[in-house]
Amino acid sequence: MWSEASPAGQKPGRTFTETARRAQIVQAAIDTIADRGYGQASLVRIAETAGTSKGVIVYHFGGKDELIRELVAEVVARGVAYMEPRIDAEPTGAGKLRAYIESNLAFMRENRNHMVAIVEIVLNARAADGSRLYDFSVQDEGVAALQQLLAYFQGTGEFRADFDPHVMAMAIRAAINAVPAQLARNSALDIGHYAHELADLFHRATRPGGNPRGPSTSQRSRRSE
Amino acid sequence: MWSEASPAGQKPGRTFTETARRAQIVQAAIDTIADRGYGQASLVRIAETAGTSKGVIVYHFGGKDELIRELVAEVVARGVAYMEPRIDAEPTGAGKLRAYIESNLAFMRENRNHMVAIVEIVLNARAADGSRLYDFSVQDEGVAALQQLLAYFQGTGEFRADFDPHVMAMAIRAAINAVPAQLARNSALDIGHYAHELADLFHRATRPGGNPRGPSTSQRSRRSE
Amino acid sequence: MWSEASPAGQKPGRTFTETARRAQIVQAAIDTIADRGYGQASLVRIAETAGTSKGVIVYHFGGKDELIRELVAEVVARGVAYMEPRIDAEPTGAGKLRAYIESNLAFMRENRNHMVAIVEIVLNARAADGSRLYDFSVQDEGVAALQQLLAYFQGTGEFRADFDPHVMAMAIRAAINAVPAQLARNSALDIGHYAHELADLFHRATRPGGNPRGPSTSQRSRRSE
Amino acid sequence: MWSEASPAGQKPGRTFTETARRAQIVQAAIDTIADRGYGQASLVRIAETAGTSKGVIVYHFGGKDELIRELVAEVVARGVAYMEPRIDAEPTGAGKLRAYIESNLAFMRENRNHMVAIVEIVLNARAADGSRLYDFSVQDEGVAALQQLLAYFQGTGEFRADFDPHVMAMAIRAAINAVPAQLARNSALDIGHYAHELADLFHRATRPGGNPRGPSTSQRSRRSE
DNA sequence: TATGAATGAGGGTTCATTCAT
DNA sequence: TATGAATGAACCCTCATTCAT
Repeated sequence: MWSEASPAGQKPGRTFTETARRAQIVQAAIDTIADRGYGQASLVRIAETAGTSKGVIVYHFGGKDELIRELVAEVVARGVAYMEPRIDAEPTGAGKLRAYIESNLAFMRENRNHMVAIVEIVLNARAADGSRLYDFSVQDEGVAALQQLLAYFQGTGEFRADFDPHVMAMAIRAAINAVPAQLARNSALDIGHYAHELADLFHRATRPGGNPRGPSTSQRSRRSE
Repeated sequence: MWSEASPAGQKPGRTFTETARRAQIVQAAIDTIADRGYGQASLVRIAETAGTSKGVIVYHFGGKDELIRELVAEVVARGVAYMEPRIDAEPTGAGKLRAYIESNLAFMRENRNHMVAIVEIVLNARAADGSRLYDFSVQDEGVAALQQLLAYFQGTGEFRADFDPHVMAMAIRAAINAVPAQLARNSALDIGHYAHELADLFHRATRPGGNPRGPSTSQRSRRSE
Repeated sequence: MWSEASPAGQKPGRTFTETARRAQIVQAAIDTIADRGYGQASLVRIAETAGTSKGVIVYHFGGKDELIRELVAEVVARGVAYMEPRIDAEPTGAGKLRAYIESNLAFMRENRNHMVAIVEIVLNARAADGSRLYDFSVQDEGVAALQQLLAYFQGTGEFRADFDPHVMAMAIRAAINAVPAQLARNSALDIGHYAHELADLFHRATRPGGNPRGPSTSQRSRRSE
Repeated sequence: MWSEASPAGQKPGRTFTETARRAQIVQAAIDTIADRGYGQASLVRIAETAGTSKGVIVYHFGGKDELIRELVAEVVARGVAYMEPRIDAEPTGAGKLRAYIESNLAFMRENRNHMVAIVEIVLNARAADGSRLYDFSVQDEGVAALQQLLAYFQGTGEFRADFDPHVMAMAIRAAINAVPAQLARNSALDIGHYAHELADLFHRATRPGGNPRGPSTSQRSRRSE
């Protein structure tokens, strides 16, 4: 319901203090998760980072689940707000694709912990029965939007028609999602360079023309099982 | 069954029963992790899957760390044993690249849980201090080997010289690693198709020729910060 | 009652309730260790004695180590507070020595469990690698202080100069430390009598004069190895 | 029943191999306990030291209790065998006392681990209900014998009559028992010197004559409670 | 609003013991 | 004789949650 919460605004019925407190706690959660991983991000540690007590988190969010939910919504909203205008500003499919990749990585560079945290959550957060919690709501949303973009410009002829937009979208998102882990190990990583290379890579992979197929392997005959 | 599990046969000084038991437990761990995620794969749950008690695991492996270590070594060994001959059989760079991607995904199809589990572990296993446990030993080894392959055929001219082999290798591995999670959600996924698409994608991204750069965006000027 | 426990009052930043709870748990630990020995004093048993649950101890102390640390500090502080003025009140070396022994045993009589517990801990508490935990910090401090006292009055001529103050101090502390174990077996032990005898014993052993050496044995020739 | 087992002989009904095996395991237990303390001396660790498996210990001794029992008997027997002739060789009370102390410490020097182990056991071994296991059987036996010796020569007038032989015996044993712990911390300890000093100390404390009482303290009035 | 206090489930590990071979 | 295998209890610790203030 409130999932579209804009980072700048406050929910109706929520005092200014409350909104600020929630933001502060969410930020602490982001930093803690980015720093120590989702598994080690207990409420006590998050509270420590926030400089308050564990009870405050429970009071404001009712529990850990709700905190994580808000965190995810918040980061997604910020990311979308950052990327959307940059993508919209590009008229061509190739431009939009490049803008998607580069703005996403630029957002990462400027909000490193946000991205590290959200990737951690998407990969690790599980319900009591073991099922993933944020697969559909986060990951797939991003993939779906990207997939639509790709399919649209396949229709206009700007992208070659003979690739599966879902697979391509997955590959793009996977490449982007791998960056936070890289960053964690090598903080000197040149994200601009990385973005540039990825944009080229997927530009070549999506533009029309060229040999439709690469060399075949014995493996290919096993394709249809 | 376990004879495949340790291709070199039993470790010296290990009983037949012991070897079988270890293999059985490793398999149970693989299934449990694949099913419920690394975070939920406690020793009790793994023992349940194996049909024994927690104590047995501790008896045979001394602790959880050793179990995970053996699991990782086992799966990596199997994967390498599966992929290597298929890659070696291809003479050309493009062929090897395609063989890499397709044989990796074929291995996934045939050993779904193995791959799901190992990706779970690589992404989630953490030491007490929060540092990742298997990043370097597993992930990076795979990336490094791939990167070398790419660089080598850049040298021969089979691949275009103007891409960063490290970034390319990362993107390839990321795309492959994303498959297990996809499988978890949609077990009807056509892996053969997926592999085919990915092979095409990266064939196009690595082959020589074509416009060296795609369209620029305002983002690009921010590259070197 | 707990006001005696921490003579300096509550540590700053600690609630009234917290201080009381900690004192209560420390007391339960003392009684449990005195009663069943250090090795059998698990957190559950201590909690049972305290009338609470194991979690409470962990909540207040973070773990067993901290509990034991506080216990030791507490008992040592009380012991020193008890003995110091009584020793200082004596002007002569012989008087101070007697005061040391008698006040120490008097403290034992009045705080039997405290002493039994601390001796148990000093003798038994081990780190994970097997090394003793409180040897230096507790035992040796006491020995060192005593040793200094002995050496000082050797200098003034009140004590005979020809004994090794370290060996003498060790013997005195050993004799005192043996009392708790005696008490555990025979609670009817007359500590006052014991103290008196020990004081006499070491008075005779330290006073000047007399035949410097007793009879020799064949053993003595083996002294220098 | 066989508790009087002489170290040189083998129990009737026990094969040579069996006797050797038991001795080997007992030795391993001694070394392990001396090295890591009683609490860390698990059957596995003892078995490791012995170079065999845990099962062997169980097979030969039925359990840990029996192993410890044999260990104690063995060490006590060796100690007695070492000390007894040396004490008997001395005609006078003072000579016997000195021989007791010095031969005991000489035995320690030559059988360091034996003594460290036995002191560890006496202080730490507890039954399931927390009661000490070897207090009476070991500690008190030694004390009782010593006490008898002291009392006897009080009767002959060789020792002053006005000390409590039980307290004196306790003090002597305590001083001796403190040595292993000292050794553990400072292996360069000169045991010969230590023995010599202790012998002097207790010679002075037991010989007749001299001021019957040292200075009194305010403490003394508290004696009878 | 905020916090201190307590709880209870679950995690990994150690260990003496039992059992079958 | 000896060992490998398995078991079950106990231990310390972490953590999300609940409750009273």
